[in-house]
Amino acid sequence: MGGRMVADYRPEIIEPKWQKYWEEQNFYQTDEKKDKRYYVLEMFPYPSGRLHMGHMRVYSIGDVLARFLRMRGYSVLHPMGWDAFGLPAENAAIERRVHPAEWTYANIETMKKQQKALGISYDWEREVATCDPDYYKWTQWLFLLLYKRGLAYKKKAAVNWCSKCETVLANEQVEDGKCWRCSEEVVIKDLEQWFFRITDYAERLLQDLKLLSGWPQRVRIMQENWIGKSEGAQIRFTVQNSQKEIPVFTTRPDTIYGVTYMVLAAEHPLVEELIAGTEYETEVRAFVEKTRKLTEVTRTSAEMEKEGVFTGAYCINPVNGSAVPILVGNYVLMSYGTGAVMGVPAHDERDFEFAKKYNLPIRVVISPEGTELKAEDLTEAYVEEGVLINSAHFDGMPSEQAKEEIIKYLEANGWGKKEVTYRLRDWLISRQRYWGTPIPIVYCEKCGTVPVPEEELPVKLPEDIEMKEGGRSPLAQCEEFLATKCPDCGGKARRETDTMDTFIDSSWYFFRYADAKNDKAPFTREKADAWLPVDQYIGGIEHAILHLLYSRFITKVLYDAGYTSAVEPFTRLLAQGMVNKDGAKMSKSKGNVVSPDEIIEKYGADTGRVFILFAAPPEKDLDWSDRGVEGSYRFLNRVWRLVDRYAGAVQAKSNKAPDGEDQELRRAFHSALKKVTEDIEERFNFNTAISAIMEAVNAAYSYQNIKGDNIHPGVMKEVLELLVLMLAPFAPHLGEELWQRLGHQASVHLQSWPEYDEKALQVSEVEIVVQINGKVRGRLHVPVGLDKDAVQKLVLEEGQIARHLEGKEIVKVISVPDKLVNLVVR
RNA sequence: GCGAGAGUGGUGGAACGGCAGACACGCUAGAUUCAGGAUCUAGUGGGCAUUACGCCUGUGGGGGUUCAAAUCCCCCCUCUCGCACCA
Repeated sequence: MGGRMVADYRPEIIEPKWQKYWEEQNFYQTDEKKDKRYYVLEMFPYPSGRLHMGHMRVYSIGDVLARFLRMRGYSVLHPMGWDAFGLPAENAAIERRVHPAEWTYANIETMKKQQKALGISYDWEREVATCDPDYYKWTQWLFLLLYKRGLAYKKKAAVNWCSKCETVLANEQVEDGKCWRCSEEVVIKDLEQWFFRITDYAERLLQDLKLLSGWPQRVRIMQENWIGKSEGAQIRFTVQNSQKEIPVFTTRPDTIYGVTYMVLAAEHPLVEELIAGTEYETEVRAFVEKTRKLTEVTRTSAEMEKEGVFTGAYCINPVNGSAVPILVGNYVLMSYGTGAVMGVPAHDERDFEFAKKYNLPIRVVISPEGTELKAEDLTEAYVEEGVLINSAHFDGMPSEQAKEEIIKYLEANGWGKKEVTYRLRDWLISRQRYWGTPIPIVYCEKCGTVPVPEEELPVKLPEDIEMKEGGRSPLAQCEEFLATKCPDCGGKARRETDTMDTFIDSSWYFFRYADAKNDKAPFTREKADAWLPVDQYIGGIEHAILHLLYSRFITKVLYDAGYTSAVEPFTRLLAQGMVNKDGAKMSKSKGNVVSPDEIIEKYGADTGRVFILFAAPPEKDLDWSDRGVEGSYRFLNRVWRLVDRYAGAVQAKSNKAPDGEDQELRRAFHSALKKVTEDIEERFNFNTAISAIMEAVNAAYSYQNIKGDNIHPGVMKEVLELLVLMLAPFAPHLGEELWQRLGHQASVHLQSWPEYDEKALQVSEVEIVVQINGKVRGRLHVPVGLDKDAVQKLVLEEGQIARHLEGKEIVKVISVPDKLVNLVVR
């Protein structure tokens, strides 16, 4: 460096400096003036304590996008908030004897500080916290909206209970039979609970997945599977010597003539009626007892041995009048279809296994075209399509057609009807917890269940409560909260003590950001329509079903009620990958945790951001590498030194015409700009965008080695400015600092994203690859745009090539202009 | 079992059907330095050569399409994720 005094890159100084500047200027306040608008949203975090690398990754991705789009001339909404209700706050309260609110708000403070230290460009004026009464007032409003629309109801049902969390859980929150939060084995309890009627929206939630072309396919498929639509028929069998009917759901009405038995779920209400007072009573009851004790997991696992027991009763197949035995089986679920299954062993694997075990008859009614299967020859069920046999007047009909025809036949005779069922269940939203949004309902001795009127919202959580381990929800023990007056008659009433599932809080927060300070309404339609739907949503794949499905549902309810014109909440979804270390998830027990704090402290936020974006494409898992971080730090240092060296020199005036090296330098930066622009805009490939900037910087170093101080000031100025502008969304603090050092007053983040100069990209000469029979045998430098024949002539003159052609005959010549010539020889 | 995605150097990862391995890490050598670190320069898939910027080989395995395949098609293997007695 020739004794020059070099100012070092000192992120620990420049980062706080610019963060302070942004804060004081309220720099990232949303500009609502422009017509071009873009809503970038990262999933808001649960305030668990401190940020982890997953947070750092998702915010870095969102921030690059937000900053880039602002430079592209968009008004960008980029808010942040807190999914602040939830069980950990209550656990902390018990363990550390602090109020959940205190714990939560302290965490929010910490994490907010960390986000600011990362230099993320949030509009903090729109910050929301779901535990804030100003927010949950509107969550309660939302509940009332659903209640009014008949979408919130209370019923007694067999529900999932986590005894560790001491609350019920929605189906979506049971993973592999365990609680999604604490992994405790879930048990089934019969309880009176509040539900949201999400099943009313099953078909729309399914159909509108088609609108979500901006979502990863796997997320759409997961939702599709979760909704689990299946089409078929409901068919009613009549119990022999009785008026009682057993409706069954089947997707294979074409196999109706193959029914040889009937199986009921252990919970089926008819079971008791059928056996009462019969010789089968004891045995069946024992079986039912045994089955009901099993958890849902064991019962629904495919390895579970199928068992059943005969009830002594028979029912009549409506199409042929044949009587078939009724059994109770452990593989039939009360929660799906009608809780009863018609047994067609010849054409269903499970039925086949069951029939073999209990020696039930097997009747073949579908055969592959041209053959006739025999029941005694079957070693497994024939589940394919085929042609009907042994099916009265449907014989000979293809099974696909028979599905339709048999449904018509059933309908015509009043035996059944076409039916569609879904796997999706209604959303159980009651939680027996304190730290959540209270359900705004009171129970009046006279009037019964009464919704709290809107003007009385919010129903506030009592602050003065005692958190105890075990036992019932604190709300149920808080007389001050419980006792109230009936809004209708003014008489004595008691409040609902359940709070809402926190997934309700997060199913509408993206609307609130559009109008965060509104105290008259959750948001106005005008403001919502100005921003919603979210253009780009970014978050972890773990929410593929839960949060994303609930949000879609609530958005549709709001749409139906006229509060928004958005049919779907999130136009594009980026499911970012995990951050691992040494091939494993970071965890305290493995001792492989790297925290954002230590990275900021050691290298600065810009380095951390650049590394996390450079190490892998955003949707893929990323393996954290301490060495890699150092590489990113080195890169930013290289940028710093380059700008530092020439920041003064570029201010000089010069009329010198750019020479070849100057032009080459311009070409390197403009082609990097082109690539960076495309990579951010079209593909979110931040890793290759950064590598393109690195290449340009490498080119600048080569230029420096050749030219030293004898640079072209105009060209150097141009490329350094391009460099800083391109880097600014990735490394915003460094961007500001260097932009200022290049002599600019206004912030780099207020600049327009540069346009690349097409002319700078042009080259006069190109390298042409010469292949012989597809193998590279040489290269040739030719003027750009040289025509085929001329290129071919040059190729044949080339010594290296001629050598390979000796004694061979050229059969064919393939030419790709300015790129390649392939000689096919024999 | 079903569905989706992925398999490329020592490592993270690049490659509109057209030079495989950009960029980075690591490593090697050199420069600088008292030394180390930092920095700069050069090299770095494997093999054979080193008279040659020469040859062979190479993107999980096997076939195919094509002048040309990591990329398209078929079969198989492995891994990850999701679903899983859904009638």
